[in-house]
Amino acid sequence: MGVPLRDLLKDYRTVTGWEDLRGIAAVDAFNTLYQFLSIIRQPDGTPLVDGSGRVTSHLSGILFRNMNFIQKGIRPVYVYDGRPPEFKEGTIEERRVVRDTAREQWREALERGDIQEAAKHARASSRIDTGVIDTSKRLLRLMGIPYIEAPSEGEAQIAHMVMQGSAQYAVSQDYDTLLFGTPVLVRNMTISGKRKLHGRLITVSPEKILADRVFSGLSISRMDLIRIGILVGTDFNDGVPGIGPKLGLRAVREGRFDAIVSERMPDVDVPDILDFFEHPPVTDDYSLGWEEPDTDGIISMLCGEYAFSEERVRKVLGAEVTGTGQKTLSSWF
DNA sequence: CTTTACGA
DNA sequence: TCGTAAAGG
Repeated sequence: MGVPLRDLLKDYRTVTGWEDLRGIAAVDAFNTLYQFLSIIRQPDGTPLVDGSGRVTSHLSGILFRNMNFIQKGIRPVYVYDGRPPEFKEGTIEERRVVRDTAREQWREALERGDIQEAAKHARASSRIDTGVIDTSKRLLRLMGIPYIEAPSEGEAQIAHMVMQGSAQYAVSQDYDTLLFGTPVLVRNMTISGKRKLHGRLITVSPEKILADRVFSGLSISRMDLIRIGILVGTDFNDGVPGIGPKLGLRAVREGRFDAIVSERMPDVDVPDILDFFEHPPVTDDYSLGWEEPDTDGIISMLCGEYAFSEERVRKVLGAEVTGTGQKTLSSWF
């Protein structure tokens, strides 16, 4: 989900080449995992699974994407969500119901033989459980890629790391990191550059959003963007019906935020949410280090436990080690 | 999503 | 070589 500010920010996206993305990337782990789990599926919605039925879609995504990142000189650090704030409980429960419903609709569509409908519901039924979290961390560790646990929202921690200069940019498909204060957000960090949209195959490239350009272009402050987010809806509150990005921007510019909040959002703890976006729980208690991928360990895990093809795994790992030096991980040190 | 296979 | 379809687990 994420805060629906796409229409407001669409003029501030700039296509970026991979060369500009060299450096440390603070990646929203949950956002990435959800993407992999929902998209890496067969036409009828069945995810990749091993012989025991354990889902492996996320492992495939992590392996191939990160080997590509490494090759391009990108050093990713994955940031996992910690404990969500109290006021997120409603959203969490809402999403659980949506997932469970989708799972049932997936089954029903399959019985009808409606493949397209089945795939749609399958995607919506995706859930990041502890198995997904644990196996993703294990694979990242074997790949020599660091990950950290955020005290609360991963997106807040990512924004903090970019603000501190510990990372060059935030990676997420959602815009929430901008509310949390990241100076730079990069979306569409995808290698293949292709995506199905309305049945058509379109080209997608990494796009960069610079917070300062957004603020100066719209003549608003970061706090104003947070206020607009609250009016249109965030992970922590429902938006006001009838107020989208356009009206939200106008309302905040005209100083009507407080009035709308008191009139239309009587049950929302707006001061706490504002404060959470402005001063979220974050930590500086981490250290980042990248190491050479443990080829044997990765093969042992993916091929030995999760039925990956050893030929494919060796190939993607070998391409990295075989380089002439410039593209290898060791060239970072 | 990313890789791989395959026909133009 | 390129573009599209299918596979991967």
